Amino acid sequence: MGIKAELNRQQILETADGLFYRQGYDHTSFTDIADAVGIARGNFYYYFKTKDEILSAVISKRSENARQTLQEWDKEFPDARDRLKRYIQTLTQHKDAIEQYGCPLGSLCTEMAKLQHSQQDDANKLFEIFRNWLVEQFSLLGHKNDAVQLALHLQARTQGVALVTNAYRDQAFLQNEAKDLEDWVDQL
Amino acid sequence: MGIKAELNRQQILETADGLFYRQGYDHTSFTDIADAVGIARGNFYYYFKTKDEILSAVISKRSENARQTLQEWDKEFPDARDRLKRYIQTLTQHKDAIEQYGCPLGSLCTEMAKLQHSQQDDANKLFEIFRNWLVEQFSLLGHKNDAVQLALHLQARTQGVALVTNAYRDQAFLQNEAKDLEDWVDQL
DNA sequence: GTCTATATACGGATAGAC
DNA sequence: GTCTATCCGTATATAGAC
Repeated sequence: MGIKAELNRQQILETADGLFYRQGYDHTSFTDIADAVGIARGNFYYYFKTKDEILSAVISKRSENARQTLQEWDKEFPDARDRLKRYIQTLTQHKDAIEQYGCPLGSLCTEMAKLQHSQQDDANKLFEIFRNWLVEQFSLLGHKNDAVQLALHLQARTQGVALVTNAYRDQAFLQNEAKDLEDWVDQL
Repeated sequence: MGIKAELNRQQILETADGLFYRQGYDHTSFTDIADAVGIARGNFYYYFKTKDEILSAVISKRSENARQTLQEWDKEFPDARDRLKRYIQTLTQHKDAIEQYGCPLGSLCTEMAKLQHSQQDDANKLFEIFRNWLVEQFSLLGHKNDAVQLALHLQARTQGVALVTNAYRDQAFLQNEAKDLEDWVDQL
């Protein structure tokens, strides 16, 4: 594959990723993606043979990004408590997008479940990357026995905040809950 | 409208409601509903002229059901604390459905947001029925100043639990969180 | 690598016989 | 009230010229 093809492939992936997030996977057509990228619909199939293939590539890309982000946090914050706080701050960091479109991970998992899509498990594994990392952090803080429970709890809290913020278009609520969660981490 | 028409209309509504919940609104076709009810696709339009009209009727029906349920809880439980616990027990009550399909309200609001659907506000109002009722209960418990905040908090927690339970197919987590929430209500 | 043209299926929606 | 037949738009996907 040439350098130009690789560039276009990446561009298609990024565009598709954004559209899947904002419009949902099922509701996004090839035409939507092609128009946004600026290539012809027909040329599309040179890069991806099926829509599922694009989804697969998008999920892979998101997984890579997730792993890289978590690795960076590991390097940046020596204290597990600070890492957990950084995780929570993702909410405030993306508050505008969350208000409009919810959480990209959570809404994808929800949609895959409804569609009974074959890549439902792949989407959930993306979710698990964060969960496993959270388990690690809680373990480091001495919560050996209930690390999994705490990780799931935090993940559920953030998902709930994202969903409610999106439904009510209420950023103030997001800010309040983010603060509560940071306090909760402090008091662990 | 005759008695037979009214019966069929109700049957279509209930079937559509269930399919919208399990498959999502956008992903459910007239064919799906017609097949499930057992009537011809063409006959469908005798009852509902557009797909949006079915959605509108489904949301209205869900609203009525919600108001009725909350009214029953008000009668059954004189103590606001018991009412809040009953609300939380909805999670365990519907644990099988939540595991498979998530929360019918939350997932509908999420989908309406992605589709930028004209009835997004109507779906959110359904969400608000519960929020306003929760505000009332927290107010009755003496939390005049932070009743809204507490109501949103509880709603977000339940939504987060439903989403995560659905993604991980983990009923044990749902049970744990439901217990934690009941304890939280006790300690208010 | 990129384009146009097109095959094919399915979606919502309508018309009209019965 | 119920059915069949059909219109029309859009979706995925393919073929093949350039």
